[in-house]
Amino acid sequence: MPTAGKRATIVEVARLAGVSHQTVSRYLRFEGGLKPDTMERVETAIRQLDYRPNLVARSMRTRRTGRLAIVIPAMAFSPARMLAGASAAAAESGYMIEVVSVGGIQERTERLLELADSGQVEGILSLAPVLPSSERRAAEGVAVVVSTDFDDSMRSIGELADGAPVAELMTRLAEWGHRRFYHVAGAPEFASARGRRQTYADTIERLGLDNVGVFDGDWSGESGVEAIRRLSPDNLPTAVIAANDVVAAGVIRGASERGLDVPGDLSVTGWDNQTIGQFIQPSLTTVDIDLEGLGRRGMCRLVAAVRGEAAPSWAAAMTSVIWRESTAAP
Amino acid sequence: MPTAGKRATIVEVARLAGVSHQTVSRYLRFEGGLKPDTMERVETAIRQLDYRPNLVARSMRTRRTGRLAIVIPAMAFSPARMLAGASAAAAESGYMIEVVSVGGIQERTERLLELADSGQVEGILSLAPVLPSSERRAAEGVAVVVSTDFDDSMRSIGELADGAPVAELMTRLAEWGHRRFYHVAGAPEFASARGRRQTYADTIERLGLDNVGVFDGDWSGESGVEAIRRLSPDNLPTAVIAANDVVAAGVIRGASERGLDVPGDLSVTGWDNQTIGQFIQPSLTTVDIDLEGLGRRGMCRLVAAVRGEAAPSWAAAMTSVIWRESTAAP
DNA sequence: ATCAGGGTAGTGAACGATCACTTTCTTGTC
DNA sequence: GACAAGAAAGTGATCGTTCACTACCCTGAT
Repeated sequence: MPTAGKRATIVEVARLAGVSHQTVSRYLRFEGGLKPDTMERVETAIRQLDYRPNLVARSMRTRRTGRLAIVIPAMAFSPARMLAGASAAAAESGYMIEVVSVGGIQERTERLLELADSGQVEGILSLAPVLPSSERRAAEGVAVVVSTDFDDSMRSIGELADGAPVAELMTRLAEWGHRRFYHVAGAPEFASARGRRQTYADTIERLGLDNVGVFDGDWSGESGVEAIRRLSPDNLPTAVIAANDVVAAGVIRGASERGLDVPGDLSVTGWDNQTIGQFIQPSLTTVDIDLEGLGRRGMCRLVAAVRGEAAPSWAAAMTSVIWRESTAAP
Repeated sequence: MPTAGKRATIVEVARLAGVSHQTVSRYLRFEGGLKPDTMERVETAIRQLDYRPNLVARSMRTRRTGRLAIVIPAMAFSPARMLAGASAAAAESGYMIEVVSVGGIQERTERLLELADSGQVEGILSLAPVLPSSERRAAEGVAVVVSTDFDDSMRSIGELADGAPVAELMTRLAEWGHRRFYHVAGAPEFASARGRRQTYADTIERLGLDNVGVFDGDWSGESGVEAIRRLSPDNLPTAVIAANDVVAAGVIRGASERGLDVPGDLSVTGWDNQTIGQFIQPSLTTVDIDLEGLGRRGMCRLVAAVRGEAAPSWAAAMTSVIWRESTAAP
């Protein structure tokens, strides 16, 4: 039985099977062209010694590590689910994942470059914005895919930056009779926040609605409360598009501070479809994002890049609006 | 200047510096005992060639990979923040982190064993429960630390399993005059859920309170709603200890379905201090957990285990109760 | 001048796999 | 039976480090 202390090597397997180490290597890499008889002998030897290839040695020779890295932002909540998707996709493609979580964009970019240089990974998927300078390195053999945002040179557009659901929300609300809109934006360094803000402005224009204003928020609940406090009483909106669910909750709280009923006086929409939003009162109209799917997409893009294949394309939408109690006709 | 195509090796550095490769190796490993003159020559050569040690080759020889793995549950929300803490701690100790995210406990355990066997990592930190059978492998050279839960043989007690704040919540509520308590528990495979439940029962006993019942929930908001629906009208509690914030939100919704006011008729407490809980109405009394700190602790335990040092111990509490609007005197 | 002994540096062999060749075995055809 | 050609298996080098020795160099005491 397997000696617990030390792993068997390919040579020992070969000796036991009465073949050369190269034959075992061939067997391991499914090269085919082995006689059934030999194959079986190797197989038994492997099982008998509980042999597993030493991946370090293998990757030393092949110069491929079979490992990718994911860079996630330190605080946002989305990454957990995106990570899950990305991680699963990587595993399916036979890669291991390394996760690096870093706070500031500056630090993050540095860490990313360091990682790219280390030769430890074949590709890097960043779920958080990085400085455009990092692209320089992409040529040097390590693929880099930045997923959540588009980098400032507009090379690739991240799916999260898609503000389209804002238009969907506003269109429906306008159909219900809403005319006076207000937007509480997220932190502007996020392309997703910029995208939503842009779509908001475009939709106001396109549908000929009244823009009560855009509040420069920072994704926080406080910014939602504050946004409502700031409103002058003679210029109140009937609908608020909040940057995310937490902000929306802040908006609702701010509204009740001022004696405004949601959705009676004010319709409020969030973004992210946080679990809890379904249970609070009023339950939150929100935009559901397929975060696992996004993570998976990003990872598939990366794997394709690493393997030099064409980037896959998807048709399916990754977002859908969920209508709940926080929105109604004005 | 560095040829972008290929990394320089230690031998090339040695040639350029006019020394042997071994001398360069010594320099790299801070062995000391080099003449200042030699040292400088090596240094310049390294800089000139933009040399970096090939970590794969190194770990092949040393048989140490400098890498740890973290296993996280597929869905829970806590891991993101715990991961951040753990990841930072690992980086500080000079380790890289591999993340594996798996759903079921069965699959997770399998994946963990596979990982332990692969020789790719020196240690594994699991932030999710695994089957006790995985312990078998710990002896084989790969350290395994399970953090969120304690394993069923009670070897190590995870910090999240600490139900003490339940006692704190109940004691205060009792001081305010609450007598009739109700508990909506989390999924029983989590030691944290079992811990809270146990502490609930103990505290009922200790303070001589009325236990209206314990509802077998599953961490979901629905289970909170359902828990309240199930209550018979002539046996209503005045305080509900919910397993987490989402459950608490469900409980509040269920209460309002039955015309019960929170906190007027019913005090409700959550757990996790989700950001949004501060803004919903009523804002949620909850237990704040230092998840980053927990992740960090787990990782430090793992690093200590890998290095064969004694496990570090901490004194500081990792949880604190935050009192908000959802609780009041009955 | 010799020798001991510490401080420096060099040499060649691992580590465990794959790669590029070479060799041996089969098979089919004339 | 001889031969060619393809299939199957073997041989030795190689990837870039570190490890375990060995060799050299200097200094100071005998």
